[in-house]
Amino acid sequence: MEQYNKEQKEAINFKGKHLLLLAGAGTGKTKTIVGRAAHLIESGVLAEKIQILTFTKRSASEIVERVKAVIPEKNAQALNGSTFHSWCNQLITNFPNLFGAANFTLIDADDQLSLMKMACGNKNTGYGKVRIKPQKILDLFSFARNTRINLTAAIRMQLFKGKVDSETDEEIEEVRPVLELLIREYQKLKIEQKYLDYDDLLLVVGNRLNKDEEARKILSKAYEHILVDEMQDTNPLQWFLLAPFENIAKLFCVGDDAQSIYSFRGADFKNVHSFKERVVNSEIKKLDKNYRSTQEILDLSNWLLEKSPIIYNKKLSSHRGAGKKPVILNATNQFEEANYIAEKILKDFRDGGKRFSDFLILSRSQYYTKPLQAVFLQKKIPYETYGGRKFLEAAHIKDVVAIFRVINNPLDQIAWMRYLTFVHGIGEVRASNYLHKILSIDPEDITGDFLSSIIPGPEGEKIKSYYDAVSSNKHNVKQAVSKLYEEMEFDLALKYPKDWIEKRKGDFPVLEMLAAHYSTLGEFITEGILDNSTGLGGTHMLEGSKIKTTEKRDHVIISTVHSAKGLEADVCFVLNVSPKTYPSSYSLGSNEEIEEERRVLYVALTRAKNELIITRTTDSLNAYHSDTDRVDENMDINSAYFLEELPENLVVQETPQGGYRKPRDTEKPNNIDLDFGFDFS
DNA sequence: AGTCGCAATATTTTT
DNA sequence: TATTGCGACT
Repeated sequence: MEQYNKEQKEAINFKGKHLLLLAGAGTGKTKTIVGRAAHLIESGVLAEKIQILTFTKRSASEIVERVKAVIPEKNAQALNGSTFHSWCNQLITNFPNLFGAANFTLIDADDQLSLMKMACGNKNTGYGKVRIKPQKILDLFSFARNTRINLTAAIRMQLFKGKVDSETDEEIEEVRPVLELLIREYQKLKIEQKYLDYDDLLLVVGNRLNKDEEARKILSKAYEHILVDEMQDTNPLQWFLLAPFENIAKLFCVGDDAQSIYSFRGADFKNVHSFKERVVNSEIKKLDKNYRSTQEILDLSNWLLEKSPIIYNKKLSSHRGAGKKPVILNATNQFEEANYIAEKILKDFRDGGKRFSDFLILSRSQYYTKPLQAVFLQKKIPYETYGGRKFLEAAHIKDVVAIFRVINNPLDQIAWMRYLTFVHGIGEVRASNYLHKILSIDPEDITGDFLSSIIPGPEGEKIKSYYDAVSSNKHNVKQAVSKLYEEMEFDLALKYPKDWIEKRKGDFPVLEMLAAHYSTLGEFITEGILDNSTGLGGTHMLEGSKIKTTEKRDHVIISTVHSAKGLEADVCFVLNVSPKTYPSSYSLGSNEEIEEERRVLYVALTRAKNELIITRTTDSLNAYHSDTDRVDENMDINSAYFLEELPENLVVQETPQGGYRKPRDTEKPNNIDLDFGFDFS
């Protein structure tokens, strides 16, 4: 049975309408949400009328599992926990007549980019006039929709650093019409091919609920309580979605302004401060006893926050008392850093009685963990990465899924192109010719035979065999995967000669396993895109959703800070806390950006329970960075470095001893004239 | 003309 | 690691 303190109990038993619970790091935030859900169910609320909204599927399922562990499982069976996006997707599917988008195909970031490239490539959109990359246009458009601002304002924010002057206004007016055309084209392509992107999920539901009384009535019967985790990272679009529920359900929101790290997605932690004005009939409560970390770790975290110009009014004090001082490891390069970490883990594992799962390694970026992963592989330390490429985003998986997609939605041109060009001998040009023919007939008449009739030779036969493998097993998704894989295996191996056996082949049994949990092709495709799990490093598992782990192998977790929300570990390494990384040199535009970087570091530091080891390198891959992106040339990067004025008594400094050192050349190129020993005289 | 294979290159953060 | 560009091959 879980034990709760007084503040936690008050929140759990809250009797008013809406509540915002401000809960600092390690104060039992998740535990309290679990307690709240369990309390509601025990006091008679039907589990299916409670919706838990979280940031990742992982935390959603963790909460649901924990609730089930606390109360009799049958009462909690129908409890639903999901991300905002996945929830909207469920609503769209479950209420097809309400939202009118039930049979659309959800597209991922790659597909969005392909589509935007198509939009830019299409004639008379005037793309040539703006030298803005398609990805940048997508980011801008998404930012605008997530913050609910207009195009002009979004251009000002994203392309002109928010500057307000007549010169900027003129420049904005120059690009705005072109961007408008391109975005309209992008939207048109989406509708034509029945696609929804991530933002559409929220908008389709939000728009309908906000303007349709009838829709609100229907949903008011479905939900009584909405529990929102990580409230500080919700953006205006998510608020827009929640607003209609203010009158039809009770909101229980939990967050911490000091942990807001998603402003690039439109989140604004100040929303947390204005909660009471915004939501009528609401109250605010606080949790501030930290149960996670020792005081030394909190002292450092508190210090970091106090150095901020923003007042967070937060000083965590440890319920557990004193422990070890945080360590700063000064390594010269990334390999030394990686080796130090590997050796420490192995030593603690052998002599200290620790398990691998007692370690958590946090990085500002995915990219930076590559050398570490190499060292772990070499030293045979089992690990998993959080925050990498999604399983279903891997190229070889997308190849296979493309056939599912066209059968599920024959208008899906991106999938058709991938499908057709997968076959050896068919390139982009021939594929788009075939596609033209395919789209010109009634979707009902598309069959394997039709495909082989328009595509001559063995290529056509191959295309047909793939098509038939899936279409003849439409109602047995698992069977469809295994039949299709049988047909494709040879060509897949051919396409990925370098890493087929070692890396890719093993993904297909996993895909099959995953498929077994879905009864329709559409569900299979969509859920896969919504599920943010990685397939790197061995134990494949799609957490959160349907697939349970095959076997829970003890492993170290390597995560980006952004994906580490809610995680904690006995020993925590924070990688490369060097200038140009904390804050990131990409974020030197404004004070707001720098302060967000500070919060990123704060989130990282507060994950540690007993040991916090901060590493930094004097010479890392990130240490040299082109100055071209820098906005303010005069800004001295070191002046912004968060650990610059770190009081000595808060940490212990260390350097790796007798450790591995990668053979090194001189630090910088010397402009040596190459000498081939040839006399040209 | 269309497709393939090699080499170079550049990587914040996520649903 | 995935994408892009270029030269070569059918």
